[in-house]
Amino acid sequence: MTRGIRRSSGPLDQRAQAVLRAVIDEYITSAVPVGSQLLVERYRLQVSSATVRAILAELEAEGLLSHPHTSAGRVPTDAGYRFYVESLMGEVPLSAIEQLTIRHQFGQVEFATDQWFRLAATTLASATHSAGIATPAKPRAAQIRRFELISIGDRMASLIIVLNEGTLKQTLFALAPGTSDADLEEAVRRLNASCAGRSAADVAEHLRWFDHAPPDDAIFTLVRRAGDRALRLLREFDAASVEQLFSDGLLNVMAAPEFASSEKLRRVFEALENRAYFAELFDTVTVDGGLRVYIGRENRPDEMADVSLVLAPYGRPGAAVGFVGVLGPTRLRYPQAIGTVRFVSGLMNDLVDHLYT
Amino acid sequence: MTRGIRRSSGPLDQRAQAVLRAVIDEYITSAVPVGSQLLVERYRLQVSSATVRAILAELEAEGLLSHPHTSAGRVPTDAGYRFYVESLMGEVPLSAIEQLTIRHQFGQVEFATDQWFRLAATTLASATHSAGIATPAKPRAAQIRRFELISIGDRMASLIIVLNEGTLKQTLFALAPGTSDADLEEAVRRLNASCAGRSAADVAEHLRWFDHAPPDDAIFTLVRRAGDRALRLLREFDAASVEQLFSDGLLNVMAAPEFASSEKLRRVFEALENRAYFAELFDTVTVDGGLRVYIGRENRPDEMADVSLVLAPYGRPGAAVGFVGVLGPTRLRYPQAIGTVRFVSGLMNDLVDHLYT
DNA sequence: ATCTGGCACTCGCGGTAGTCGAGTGCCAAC
DNA sequence: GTTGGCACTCGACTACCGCGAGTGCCAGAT
Repeated sequence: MTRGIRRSSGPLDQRAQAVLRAVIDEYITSAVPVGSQLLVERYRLQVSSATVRAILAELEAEGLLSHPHTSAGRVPTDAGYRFYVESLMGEVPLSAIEQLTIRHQFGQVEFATDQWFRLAATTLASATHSAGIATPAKPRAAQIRRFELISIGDRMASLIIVLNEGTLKQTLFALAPGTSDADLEEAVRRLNASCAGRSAADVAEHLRWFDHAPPDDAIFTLVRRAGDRALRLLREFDAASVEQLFSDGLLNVMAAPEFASSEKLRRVFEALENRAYFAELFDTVTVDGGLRVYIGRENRPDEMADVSLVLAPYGRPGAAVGFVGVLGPTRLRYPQAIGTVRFVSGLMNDLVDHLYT
Repeated sequence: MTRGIRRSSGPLDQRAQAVLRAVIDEYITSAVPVGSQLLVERYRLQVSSATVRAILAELEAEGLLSHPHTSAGRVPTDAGYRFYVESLMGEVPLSAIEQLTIRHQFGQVEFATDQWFRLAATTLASATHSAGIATPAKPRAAQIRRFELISIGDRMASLIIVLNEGTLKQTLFALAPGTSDADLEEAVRRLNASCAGRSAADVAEHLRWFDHAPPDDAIFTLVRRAGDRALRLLREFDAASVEQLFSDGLLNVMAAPEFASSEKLRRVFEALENRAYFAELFDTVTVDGGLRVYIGRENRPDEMADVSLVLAPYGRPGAAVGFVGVLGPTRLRYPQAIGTVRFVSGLMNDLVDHLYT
């Protein structure tokens, strides 16, 4: 996990760690390179600034801090943040009052499953003053409860698939001329008879049976075509989890001084628009299931080099999994961000759990 | 419509109009204040730069152009753009090849009604190199086709409302302990018996009848509670058209030089996040139904002072209406933007029409 | 051995001054 | 009414300079 940081000399002594922590705490709030003088004054270190300078030099040699230029203060490196997150900082849980507020907001949409993840993103954004991101919980293997076919006008129908947990999928469907409502009903009856209660993969198998139906039987044709369309829809559904990635509060990130130039900002936006990286992340996070932090260049796409990501899965590993997280400058308030993400992912967990018990 | 522009002297003569047009054409592509010299060289005006200067001064007096400072070139005012849009420019239709590409893309999602408006926004963004915005077509008065109640676990159910054109609404629903599937079926049967085929308002009326049911009858209670929830959902549905406003390609707007400062940009983002203004616009656009252009300060919220909006409704006036549009700097390529919006709104019209015939 | 005070050095930042040139407005002549 | 000429304006760019925060190093104190 520590990705080859700290290759030289012995472990940092207590004092060096305290200084590192002070530097990062300070930089996170001020966004200004921090110097030895200020550290001594503000953090009650019981040594002189000269000593602190020596320690800073040491930390820099370790690759935990860096220097914008000779006569400037120190700035944490990605490795520095990494060490901070893993060993130095204390996670700050959300305050009781904030927890209450958030619970209340979720109470408002308790029954609107499709709103949960949006609210999660919004909540995370406003609680951390960064961008919040979230995806809906996607069932691992969709199971079909039932089909419905509803006519619209003369030549169209709406094909509805009811999945487990009451999730719905819907698509339009062109009808052959002269198809009656009775035909539709009969087609649905057969479709349900052979597919209801099965998984998508199973359904694919069972529908193959209809392929050999006599081509002149209108109802069989209808069933087959509906089945084909349903399968296509289910395949899309499988692929489309990241597609629904919802983000909120990007404005908060824009406000950070490091993004004033608007060029870096654009790159971040591009990364967010191109979901590929997130798709990849989600895959890896699922594996061991905990909250994860990705700092600056640890994110492989260059566009993400200046931001950090705190990401946590929620849901039931075997059944349905989604993600919530926070995205902000590498100079993120990690203790709060992590505490908040942990809280919200827990909340989402409870909501999903409720669906399965 | 011309909003009190041009209060002084007579109408602009041909030559002045040609110059105005040249200035705006030039400024739209270069984003740099344009001077008399350049106009003469690049636009083959058959007069000297001194003459052009006189004309420019005249146009400025009319309020159509302005001067960043004494020794700079001219920049169009909002009024100037307005005149340009209404009298000067030629609308540029989308090229045949682009039309084909777009049609093809829409063909891909022909049956996924809920994707249409997103694709519209994306298409508009990439075709105009600005931001594209779109809302789904919202039925004026939702009509209920049918209810469904599906149990999830022991204590939850999913309540589904099928609306006209196959639109779906879904919500969770907590069950009283011991409710059997048979109870659910019976409740749905009664619900459908009294409500199917009615409008939301009608349904509200009919459900009142259940209020006087004996409180100890489990099924009646179930029906009443389901009905209440359905009504709440329908009310939300009525309010939630702008809520689904989808935008794409904001990156394109970010790239414009006038937004390099990132401060103006933030304000635009804020305006987009706060949907109030759009809600208002949509109301007024519906009334007379054509494509409309809103230039700079013509948009009342200050945040929108630096951007223009090209907006067009689509759908069937009596039945379902949505919006598509383009948002960019006031220095928008109006001829192309308007042509593109017109094309896409036409396309969306056809799609919706297909649903109703 | 380690810490400390002192000191020379570095270098970005902010302000001032000077130059350049695109563009203007005006005017006298055509 | 149009044109060439001309003085003028003013932002953009460059160069320069002084300030000061911050560093690294060293010799002496603890």
